[in-house]
Amino acid sequence: MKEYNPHEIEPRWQKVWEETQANKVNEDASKPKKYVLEMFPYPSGDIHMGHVRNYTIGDVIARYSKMQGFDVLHPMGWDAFGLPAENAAIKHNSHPATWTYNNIETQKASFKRMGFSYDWDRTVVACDPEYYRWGQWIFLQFWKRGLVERRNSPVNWCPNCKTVLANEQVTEGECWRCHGAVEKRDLTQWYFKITDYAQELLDDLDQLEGWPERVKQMQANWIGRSEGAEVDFILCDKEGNAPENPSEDDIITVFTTRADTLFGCSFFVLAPEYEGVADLVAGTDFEKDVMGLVEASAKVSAVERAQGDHEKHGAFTGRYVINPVNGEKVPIWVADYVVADYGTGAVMAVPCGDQRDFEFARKYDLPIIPIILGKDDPLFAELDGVSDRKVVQVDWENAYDAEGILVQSGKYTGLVGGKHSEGEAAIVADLEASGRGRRKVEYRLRDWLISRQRYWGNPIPAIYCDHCGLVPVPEEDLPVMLPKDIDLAAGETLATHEEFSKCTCPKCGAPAHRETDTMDTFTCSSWYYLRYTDPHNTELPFDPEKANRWMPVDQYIGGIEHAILHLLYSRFFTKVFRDMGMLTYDEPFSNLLCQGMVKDENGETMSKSKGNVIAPEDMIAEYGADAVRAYILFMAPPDKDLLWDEGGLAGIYKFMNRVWRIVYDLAGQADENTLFQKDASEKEIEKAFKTLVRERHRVVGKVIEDFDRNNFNTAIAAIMELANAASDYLHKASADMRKADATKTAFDAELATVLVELLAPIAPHWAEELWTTVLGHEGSVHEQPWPDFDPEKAKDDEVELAVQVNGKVKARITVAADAAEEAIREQALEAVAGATDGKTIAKVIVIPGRLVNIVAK
RNA sequence: GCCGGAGUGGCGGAACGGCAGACGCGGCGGUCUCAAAAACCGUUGUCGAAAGACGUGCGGGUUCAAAUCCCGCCUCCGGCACCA
Repeated sequence: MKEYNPHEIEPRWQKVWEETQANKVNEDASKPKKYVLEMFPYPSGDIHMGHVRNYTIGDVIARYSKMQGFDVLHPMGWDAFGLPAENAAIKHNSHPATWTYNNIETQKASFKRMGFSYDWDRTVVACDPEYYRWGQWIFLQFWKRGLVERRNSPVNWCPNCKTVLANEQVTEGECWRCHGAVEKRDLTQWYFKITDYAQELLDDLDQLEGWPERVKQMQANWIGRSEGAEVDFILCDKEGNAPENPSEDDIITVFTTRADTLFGCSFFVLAPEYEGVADLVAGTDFEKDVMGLVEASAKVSAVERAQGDHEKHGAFTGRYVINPVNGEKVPIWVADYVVADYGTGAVMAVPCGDQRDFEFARKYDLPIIPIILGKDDPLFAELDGVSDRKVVQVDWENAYDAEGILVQSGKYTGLVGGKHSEGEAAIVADLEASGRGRRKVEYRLRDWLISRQRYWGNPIPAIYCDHCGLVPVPEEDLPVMLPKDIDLAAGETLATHEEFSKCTCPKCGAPAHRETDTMDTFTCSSWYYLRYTDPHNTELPFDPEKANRWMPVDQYIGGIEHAILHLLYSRFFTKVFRDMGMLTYDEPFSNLLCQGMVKDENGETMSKSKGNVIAPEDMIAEYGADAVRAYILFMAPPDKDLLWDEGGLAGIYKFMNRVWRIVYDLAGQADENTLFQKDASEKEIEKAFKTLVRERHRVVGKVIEDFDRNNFNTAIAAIMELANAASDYLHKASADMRKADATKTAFDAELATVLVELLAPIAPHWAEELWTTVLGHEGSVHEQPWPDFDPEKAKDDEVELAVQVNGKVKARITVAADAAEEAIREQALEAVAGATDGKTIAKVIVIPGRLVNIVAK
């Protein structure tokens, strides 16, 4: 017998697979397709255990699917544009491309050492002009469809990364990449109008049955749909008089979900960034205070805003608006607790029903008028049914924001108030009738800011011409090539790179200059899965026919950190391609698996600074790739965090060795006494054999069930049970004894085959070696059909049942598998006669194959 | 604050409402060995000598039967957050 030596067999088989193009995609239309995809990596150095986990899961699914008879697409590529490459280039005085391509080679070599079954002919590298030209093409199509906008607005600016960021890339006021504090700036930038798809992106979450609930929830929260109404307030002049014939300029509109509380509006608030604040107070006594507040709040960083204690600051403008429901004059304040870019940036304040307004009213001593009360409120008896204003101040601790009864609310008094209440509906209906309000749905989702002031990205294909204005680069001129000669260390940028920025206007031919911003790297990752379906196309980003055959991705695997970012953007791109007629699907990823993190033995995240990183290469060097793969699948369900435990890895390595010896023994090639220990009695041998045959069928069924639900840990546990049954049998029955019995000889061969096939997706090199060298089969194990099983043979002819008395197990009985209920009942009653002595049997519940419960009193 | 998810032996984790703890790690005892490693066998929830009792975060409930379903809490993890 040859010892199991992963270091010898793994490189050997990797070479063979490469030579035989074992992982090439077949494009065999006679088979059902399966697209298995793992999120492509960013090439920052070598791979870590998180990658190993992510890609092992994908590889097992891909290999298993292939054996199940699917035509499998399982590609890999690199998300290769981005800031780390640029930073590394500046640090080492080299070029981002050098760093990027070196890392790609390193990672690719590691992937091959892990035995991942990618078709390398389909590799997509995002910084390759053959790829990014299509990113530019897509940009132009979006532009044609009105989905591209260049506009000025307050944006997130990361001073550290020296670029703007999308909303999705700011977490608690920090940059997603460098974790530095983000600032607000007013800049003109490029946007993709993802908000045009807000409703559909929300609605179609329902289609995604194969997605984790938490990811769908996160996206729904991010989109943040809110139903309410816009209400128009009329602005009084500086003397406080309402205009007789108000024009559009005299209207300030608010968005509210609580129009039912309009009668409790005791002040009105504008965000400091609200356009026109300066005009409101220009030349008045209030100008100084108000503009001071505006300046002060502009200085507050996004981090402070996000993490601060939310102390509210405000200033009165000296101006008033008219409340449309009761004609009341309401003072206008400017306050930093109003979000400028949500709704209209102006809100009606109802301190009795909104905690923020309440706190503000307390601080600045503004009226808190009770207009909605719970029935158990002490004030309710006094105000129930009172429609005119009677009480104008309360001494509550907090606002009342639950459902209640409207009081002091004119004709609406007595109606139920609250979100989506009858009171709200009645008031909005009247506002609509009088033209002072309208139904409105707001979203938290903002348009996607896609321009970046960085070099290492995909150039935005746009030209500025003094005569023609903003002009798209004609499609035939694509790609706009990123210039190679750039001295980043010396501070050169695309904007200062004259050769790049200078051009002629495609419309009029006059001298013009290019846009020098590049696109967010997330634009690259929003469609790479489509390029894989047709990676060498030179006419289009992909052939719709090919994409429609392979799409949607049947199983997508990646980290939870993309729950919003990449997964939302990709859904958006897919919907646009569908509307362009290039895709027939609404959603790109049918099933999503978010793998848990790999942590150290204390549950801490692995990081270089903590010095607790386990390098995949070290583990491969010690135990081989197959053991690492099996270990990572076995130690935890895929969506849970995995705590690294080398003892567990050693255990799996032991298991691989054990099955290795079992297969040798079953193949009749074991050394003397490898497993065999003693001739057991014929009865014992027959029993062990019967059990083993049963296990062979049961376990194959169980592994299929588990693989189909991505329960790799229990699938491996089941294979271990089969190995245990085989081991028990082989200890008892000698090779000679088995050879003398044709049934047993045949079963030995069958079992060896099944064991190797079951483990093939998990330990591909191990399986291939045993398949060819030991079992002597032709071809690759990975080309074999998945083993079959007979559920009938998985059943025992006798079963043990637990016998309970009042739910407590008191005895066990063995009955024939097909025993009649009446017979089981009798046997059970007899078995627990002692425990039921002197009691009345009230009921006997027989659950065939499981237990008997006797209710005795 | 709002929205998700999770709490099971010493540890990782199993359990269509039906024998809690599969499988593995670790521990203990043994076989082999001069010895050790490897390999193999047995054992291992807690208390108890045993019979037995108790056990799935806490408190209730439904059920013949609850880790699982319902109600009310606690703790931890994740997301969002001054979004009107």
